[in-house]
Amino acid sequence: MTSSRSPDPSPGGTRWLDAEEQKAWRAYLFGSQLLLDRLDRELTSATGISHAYYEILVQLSETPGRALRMSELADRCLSSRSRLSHAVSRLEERGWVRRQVCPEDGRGQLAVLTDEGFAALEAAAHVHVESVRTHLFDQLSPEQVASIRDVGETLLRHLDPR
Amino acid sequence: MTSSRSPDPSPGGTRWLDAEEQKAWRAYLFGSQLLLDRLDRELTSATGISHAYYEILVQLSETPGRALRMSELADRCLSSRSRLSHAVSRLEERGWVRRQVCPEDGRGQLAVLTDEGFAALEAAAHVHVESVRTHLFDQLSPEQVASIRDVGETLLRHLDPR
DNA sequence: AGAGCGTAGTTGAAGGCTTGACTATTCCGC
DNA sequence: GCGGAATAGTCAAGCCTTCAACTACGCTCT
Repeated sequence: MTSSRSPDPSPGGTRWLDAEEQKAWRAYLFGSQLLLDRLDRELTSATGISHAYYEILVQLSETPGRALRMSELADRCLSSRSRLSHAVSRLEERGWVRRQVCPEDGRGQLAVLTDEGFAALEAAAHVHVESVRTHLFDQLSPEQVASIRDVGETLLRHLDPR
Repeated sequence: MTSSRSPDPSPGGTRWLDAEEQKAWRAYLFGSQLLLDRLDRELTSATGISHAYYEILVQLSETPGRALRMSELADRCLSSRSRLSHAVSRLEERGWVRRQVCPEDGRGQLAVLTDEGFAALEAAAHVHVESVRTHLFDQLSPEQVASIRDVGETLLRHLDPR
């Protein structure tokens, strides 16, 4: 019910979506859900690493020293502190990440990527990148690629103005 | 690690993303995650209905008779059968949906939207549509709206060719 | 009619995520 | 330095999702 009623003229009333807006919204919503779902499934079934965990490993691997404060890591992964804390515990059990007290701030913890973690990431990256190419870039024209970037950046500025 | 190495020339090797592709992919990924997250939070905190439940109610409300077979409903909501079955049970507890044996096929069940369910949906729709407008349509130009529809439909054709 | 197979849907256990409370540490103004 | 506010991170309870049985029904071939 992003509804089929006519636009509400009264100020303060809900600004309903017209038929074209609804089609755009539905296509965007279902398209991205389906894509994200598919990528997550392919990665998980091939490597045992969910996309959320993959993202954590990626962020660590791209940082000099392969270490980040827990909250910095949470921010970069669009994750809550609590969720990240749980996830790092599980990655620790697998031997891919190690916790370490932060030298500069005794309150803080560093999550450090281990060599095993880096190796696991490297293996997973092949699978994941291939999926992204198959299901996204192979489907889109250069103009479409430019526009998803443009829209993505627009939404980021609005929703996550660092 | 959608990585910074150079494109792999060997056939059969992973077709890595170049820098531009990575930026597009990251922007798309983070932008849609942030948007979907935000919409879900606003809807849930204002109405107690998660976006997943909202989708179920919408699909039922848009069907003549406000009733659908469980598997048809699952497909339309991009949900697994099991997940939908659990969700419908919870919606039943709230009195918003009712199960009914399917007349034509004794194996089947119909999920039927109750009047209370329809009323709850109507209330939630105001909140949700306002969020979608604020965080999506108010941010995008008409060209950008056209392109999210175009990309969405392209991905749908590839990932969900009914 | 009945055996066998496929389809529809449910269930329960296991594990992940969210919320909110809690501990520990640091920062800041006096 | 010292007391209070702020920050970092963890933990427990409850809900949601997934996976793998499992039940029930219908269809077809004999």
